Amino acid sequence: MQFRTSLELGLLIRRARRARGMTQADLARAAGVGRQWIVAIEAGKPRAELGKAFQTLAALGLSLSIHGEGIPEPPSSRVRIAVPDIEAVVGAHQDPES
Amino acid sequence: MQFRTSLELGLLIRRARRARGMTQADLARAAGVGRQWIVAIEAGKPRAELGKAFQTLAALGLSLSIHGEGIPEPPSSRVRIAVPDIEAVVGAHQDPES
DNA sequence: CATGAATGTCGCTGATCGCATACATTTTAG
DNA sequence: CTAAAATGTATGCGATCAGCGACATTCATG
Repeated sequence: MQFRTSLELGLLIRRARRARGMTQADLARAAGVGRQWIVAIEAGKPRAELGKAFQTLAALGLSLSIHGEGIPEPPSSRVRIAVPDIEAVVGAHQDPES
Repeated sequence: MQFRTSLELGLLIRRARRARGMTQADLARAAGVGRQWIVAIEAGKPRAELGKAFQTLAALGLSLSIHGEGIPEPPSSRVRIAVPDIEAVVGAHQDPES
């Protein structure tokens, strides 16, 4: 699921927390932050600390991925495909006299 | 590409920035932050503001995605598949007398 | 309805932020 | 090698953070 703002991130964290039956206090303890901080991040606070956000995602077992120009692609989309040598194929089917 | 720490995020931002031939000052201007902040985030500063990180990713045209328990999956992996009614199939092939 | 849990808000505090500017160091070109 | 550009670092500043404890409010559940 894609997202681009702290507000969206907050909603996703809340969803994941509830899906695990955790309370804000539970998550706060698991992530090593104050309960108040969880309240803030779930509300989409944009000036929250980046590091604590990572801790929180880790505590929820969530993983982030990023993609775009200049970002390495995952191996699965880099599978090598045998590319036929067009000239050779054409040559093999050509009239020997042409 | 997956990542879980601010350090990794910093390296990815630097890579993307360079892939675009931008200088730290360029990116800072584009993202609406101070150049000093770019220096810090690229170095992996964990206490940086979340919101500015989003601005920076946006300025680079990068997109984030998250996944795990409780996070909605993209439509492509939610394709509906017709599930046969096993009982009906079995019934249709049963000996009428059984 | 009543009670306890979960959640949101407030004020306080020391600590840190991010910006600006200036300077030091490293990298890139010619 | 040298000069310029890019990058990293230091200081000073006002602004904000995050945690804490205490409440206020909302949600569950019997």
